[in-house]
Amino acid sequence: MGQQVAELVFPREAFDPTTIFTSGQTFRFRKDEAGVWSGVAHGTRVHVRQEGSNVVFTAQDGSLDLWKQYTDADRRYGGTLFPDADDVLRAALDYGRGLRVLRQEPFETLISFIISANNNIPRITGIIDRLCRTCAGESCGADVPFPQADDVLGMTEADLREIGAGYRAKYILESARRAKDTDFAELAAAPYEEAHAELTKFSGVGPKVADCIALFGLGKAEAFPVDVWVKRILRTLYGVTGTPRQLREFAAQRFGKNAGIAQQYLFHYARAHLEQGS
DNA sequence: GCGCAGGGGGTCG
DNA sequence: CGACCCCCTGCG
Repeated sequence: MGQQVAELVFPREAFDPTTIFTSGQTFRFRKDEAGVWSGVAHGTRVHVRQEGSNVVFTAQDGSLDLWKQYTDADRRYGGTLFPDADDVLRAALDYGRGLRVLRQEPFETLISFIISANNNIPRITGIIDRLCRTCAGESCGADVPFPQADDVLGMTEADLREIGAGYRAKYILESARRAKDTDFAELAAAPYEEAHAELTKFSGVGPKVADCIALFGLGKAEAFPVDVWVKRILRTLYGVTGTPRQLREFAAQRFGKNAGIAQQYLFHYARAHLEQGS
């Protein structure tokens, strides 16, 4: 890390910050008055701005390879990713143009998605924000990193309830403890099924959250989180129902090795197009 | 305007 | 299968 600014340039249709940062895969990015998105990843300030027909991703520090991995820069999204997409997926891909799946830090993903369970995005965002600020100490500016496991373990269950985590406080502490004995790089290198099984051993991590961590934190593009919106879209637009496990199998058959990326587009599409009750 | 159900990218016991 | 922290929303 040599105090060197890393910059990645995307055509606008390949990187839509609003869609990416409000899709619920990360809860750490904000837009300022000028329309510039910023946040902290890998302990480094990053921001995303439009520049003509391009979108420029800038990180204050870190290698180009790191940020290419973070932004999934080497993957070609769009039609080529799902050559035999059906009409529903095609519509979702078109609607969500510019959506990408970020490869985030495993520990941040773990804690964030434990917090996400049975929760809503505004509250999730608030809890995570307060968690970061509390761990960073009282005197904290804008560039607050996501805490390390030891920082989280410096808090008590009461502290975590104080910042609004509710009954998840205990899960967060137990999982932070377990994270210290986990080699996430090894998990990322393991086959999906194995990684998924290992992730569900964390407190507060069931099958759905494990898939979110696998997809967003371990780079497992085949991980297909089954949540209420995905259930909804599979039922109303594909006529498919069943247990989450059956729905995951359907997704693997239908969408293939990148089912998780399809999930993000379908999720985004469903939230905009499907009624709450449908 | 206020109060109060209802529900939220599920998981645990 | 029911309870669960708590914030936000929608209705009466």
